[in-house]
Amino acid sequence: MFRQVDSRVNVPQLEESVLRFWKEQRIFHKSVEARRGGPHFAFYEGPPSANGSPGVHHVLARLYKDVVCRYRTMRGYHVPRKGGWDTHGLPVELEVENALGVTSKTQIEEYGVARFNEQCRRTALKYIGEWEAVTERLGYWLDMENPYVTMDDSYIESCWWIVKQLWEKGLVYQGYKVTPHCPRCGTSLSSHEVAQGYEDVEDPSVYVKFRLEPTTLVKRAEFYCLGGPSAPPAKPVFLLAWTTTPWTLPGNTALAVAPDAEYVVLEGAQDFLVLAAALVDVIGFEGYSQVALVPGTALAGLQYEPLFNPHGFGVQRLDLPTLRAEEATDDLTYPVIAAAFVSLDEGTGVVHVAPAFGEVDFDAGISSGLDFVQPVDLEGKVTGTYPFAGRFVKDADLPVLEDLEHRGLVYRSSKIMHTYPFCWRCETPLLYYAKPAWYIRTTAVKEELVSGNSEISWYPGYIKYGRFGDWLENNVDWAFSRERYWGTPLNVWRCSTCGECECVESVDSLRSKPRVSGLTAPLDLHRPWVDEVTFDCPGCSGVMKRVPEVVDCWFDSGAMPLAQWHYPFENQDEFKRAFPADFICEAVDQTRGWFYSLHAISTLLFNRPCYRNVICLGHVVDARGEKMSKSKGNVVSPRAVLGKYGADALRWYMLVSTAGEDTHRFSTKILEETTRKLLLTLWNTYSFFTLYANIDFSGKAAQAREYLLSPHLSQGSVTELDRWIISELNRLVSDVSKSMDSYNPTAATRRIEGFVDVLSNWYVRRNRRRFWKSENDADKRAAYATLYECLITLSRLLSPFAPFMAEEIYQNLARSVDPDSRESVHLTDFPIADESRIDEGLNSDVTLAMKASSLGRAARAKVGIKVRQPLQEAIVRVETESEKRALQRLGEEVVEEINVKRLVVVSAADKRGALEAHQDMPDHSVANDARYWVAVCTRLTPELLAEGVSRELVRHIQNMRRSAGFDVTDEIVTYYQTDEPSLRQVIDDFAGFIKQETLSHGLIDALPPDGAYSEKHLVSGSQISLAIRQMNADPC
RNA sequence: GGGCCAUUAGCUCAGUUGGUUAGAGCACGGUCCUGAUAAGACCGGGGUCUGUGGUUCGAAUCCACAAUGGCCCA
Repeated sequence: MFRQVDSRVNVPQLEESVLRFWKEQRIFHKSVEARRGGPHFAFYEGPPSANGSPGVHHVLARLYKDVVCRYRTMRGYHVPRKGGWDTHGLPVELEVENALGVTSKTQIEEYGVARFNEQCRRTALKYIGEWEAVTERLGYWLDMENPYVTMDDSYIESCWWIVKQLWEKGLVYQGYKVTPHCPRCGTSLSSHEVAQGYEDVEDPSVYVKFRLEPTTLVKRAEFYCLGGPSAPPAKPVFLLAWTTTPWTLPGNTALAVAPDAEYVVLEGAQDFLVLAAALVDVIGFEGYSQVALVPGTALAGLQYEPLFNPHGFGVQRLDLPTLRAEEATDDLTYPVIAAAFVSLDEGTGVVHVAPAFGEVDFDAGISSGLDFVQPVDLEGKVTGTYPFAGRFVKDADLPVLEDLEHRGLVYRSSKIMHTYPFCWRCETPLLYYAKPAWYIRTTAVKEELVSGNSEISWYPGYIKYGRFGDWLENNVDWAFSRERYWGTPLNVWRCSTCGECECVESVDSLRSKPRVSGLTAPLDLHRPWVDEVTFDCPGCSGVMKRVPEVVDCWFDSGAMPLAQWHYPFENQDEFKRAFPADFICEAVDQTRGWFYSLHAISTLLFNRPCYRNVICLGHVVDARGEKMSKSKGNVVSPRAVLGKYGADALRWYMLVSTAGEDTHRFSTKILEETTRKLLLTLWNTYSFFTLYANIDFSGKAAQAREYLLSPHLSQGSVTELDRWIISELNRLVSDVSKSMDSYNPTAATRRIEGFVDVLSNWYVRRNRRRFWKSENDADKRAAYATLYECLITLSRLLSPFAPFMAEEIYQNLARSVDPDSRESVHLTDFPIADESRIDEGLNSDVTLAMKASSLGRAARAKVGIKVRQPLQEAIVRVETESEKRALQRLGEEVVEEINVKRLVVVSAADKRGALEAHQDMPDHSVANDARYWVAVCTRLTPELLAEGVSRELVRHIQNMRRSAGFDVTDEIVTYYQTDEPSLRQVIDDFAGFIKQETLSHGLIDALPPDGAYSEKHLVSGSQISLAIRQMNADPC
């Protein structure tokens, strides 16, 4: 009939065989194809980068993706799941740099970009085998046979097409981006890398004097006191600014003041000094006295003389934001500007601004139209003809200071300890350096980004107008170029003669350019090959060459809705069918990563969002709440966990233990606990069913089909508990569907766990006898049909969450009996609740019976009377009449559960005397909670005691059967010997009961024969020897 | 420095729109039950619901501030 199910199970081994079944029968493929023609549910796989091992933190997102896609499939949707791999970017380059032992761009170019990129290509998918293995073992159904790969030429070509669209709309431009730059490695660092390299160091702390241009002062009434209404001040007036990086001073093009702050003018013997009033005492000024107090707004708009006029040192002065070179002039002045970023916590309240050397400075340069002066090259060396030209910037600090001191422009100079970033690889101090970069003008569609977001459903909802919404509100243009090697090459060609730029949209278009050369066969769109492609400039006689940058790999991944299909060059229908996505899911760090790049590209191209529902998951940390990292050695290997506990255990644990958006603490201890709670309980219920079904239906397949597959047997059952568990089952189905429709697997799995608990610990516990009794009547058939329906429905309900165990149960229980069953549980439909079978009244009635039983057991426990000892009566007091009727109806369950002869139910409305009279009786024990009371009568009559003894004997014999290793169906003969007449009397009186309960044919007062299993016991204070032997062991 | 999230028993977590005595599982001690269950039931110890203010007849829940931790950005 059914395959025998051991109550102990080797889960990993079981799962391996399920995996083989899926693979051999191509169940995943069938599950997708079977729904072709149904409504389309578009899913986008956010591509992981396979250049590192998958960790258990990667498992979380893959699990959620799988659960939602499996659920939708079973709800009739066609859900293709195309895999994808992210292959470009700095992490891959760094891995190769490490392998080659190189650390700078110069070294890479010496090694050769062609060889370097070849290594990158190989490294990008280094761990793909491991990723595929973990993905498969986890049960994440994903098409990994036809994945999109961001380094494929077809993928790159789609990216090109997108850039071209934006280019045509005028949304691509070249500007400057300030990045942390390592002058030794010749490369920018990501913020993550910068964060690794902060150190405390000693740097100069210098107060520098900037001379205000006298004629601008004359026009301001606030400064008349320094000279007169029409005369310039008698002594030079200086703004005092503070810096720890004197080498940046040649790049100074403005001074910033706080408009709301008060500034003082101090008069000394030789000069006037201006600084924030709040900082005068902090710094200390001997020989100076205050002569005026002016608001910051009075300083804004003044002009001052540069410390170093760039034109005097052979350095260009550019205009912001146009970056056009300015004319050389001897009487150059720079402006004082008002700015919000000026702090009065340190310094002088006057901030030196060098747009070439800081993001804040650069932004101020853009917004205030400052000059841009860059006197330092990418190797960190001072350019031009300064006295300190050619030096590394940090080595220029001292000569710069000496130069200024010589000119009387330093008020004070000392040293300070502060935190400064260094390159994590080579410990070179980082420079914040404005570099040319290509931008996408996302700010042009900011309103569309925001309004598009309003159409997206976020799970959890607070991300929508929180982290993501804020990010959109504060949108800045996307600096999407990188001065690197391994990435999608930026498809812009520039004329080396006239500087005209052209964006190329495709390979064909490139091929058709006038006098194109350098195209290789086979084609490789990566550097350096693509760099060699040149063609004639359409505007002049020059040659068009590709610009050196590659594209930010976030652009790659954000392009996947199009590029995974090589749209628009191929697969137009596939693209349209899967756009926009119904569902995506990644961890919360993607709000500014993939979630944004998808949204930005889609909005720029189509002015609409490209995903409708997005689950945003929390991170996985270790059991102590610390981030998993290789250096801490606390990274959990998914393969180890999967091998030891199995995929269902890992899946269930991750789903049930923590809500998706919360930080997941990973603890194998809790994982084990969770496994026991759900999977083992379910397994034992399943094992119980097969045990008895095999006894009853052995060799009777037709009968099994008739009994198990006839819904009317469970529907028409007169047994309250059958109706109840079916009612609970349908309510469960309804609740789980609702949770899954709102993308909440945690709520769904917690709900299932609750059901499995009551199924096992109330339904099966209360109905055991119906399965093992010998009569083959309607009552037994209803019990089988009911439990069978529960298990089959559970297997379908569980299949998105615990797909392996669901498959095992389904294969064994459904496939073996039901000729109409599907080949796999994953090809079935998700259960739909039959609302007509939900009886909420019955549900709460049974809950009440459980409550009464629980209180009854508590009342017994108070006086230490074993449940095995029958008692005369229990009195339950409930609140309402309907509760009273409910308990009267379900009284039999309570009576058996707490082992009393009679149950009396009273309600609050009944004459209270009845209860209180009992309470006053000394032979009652009472337990209560806020709403209910249960009193049990503790008076033990000789009859009750005798019955208790008989049950004690039964229990001993049952335990012996098990110890002796007998089958539950084995018939036996029982022998006993005792000197106690009262025990003999009980055995005589209850012989029928004892024989029936223990399947004993004989109950013999004699020495057992050789080979019988025997034990001595103390029953009711007296010694008794018991022995049992199997009937069929004796060939009589 | 800014933003978001979290903080409830030793541990992991529930706790709907504010409303009886704040719950569950694990762990611990005790008792019991068992013809599916290495399971289960009952009792017990264990809580200033992170803190401080405020709103309210009433706050774990709403508001403000703070602390700690995590994440994202500067």
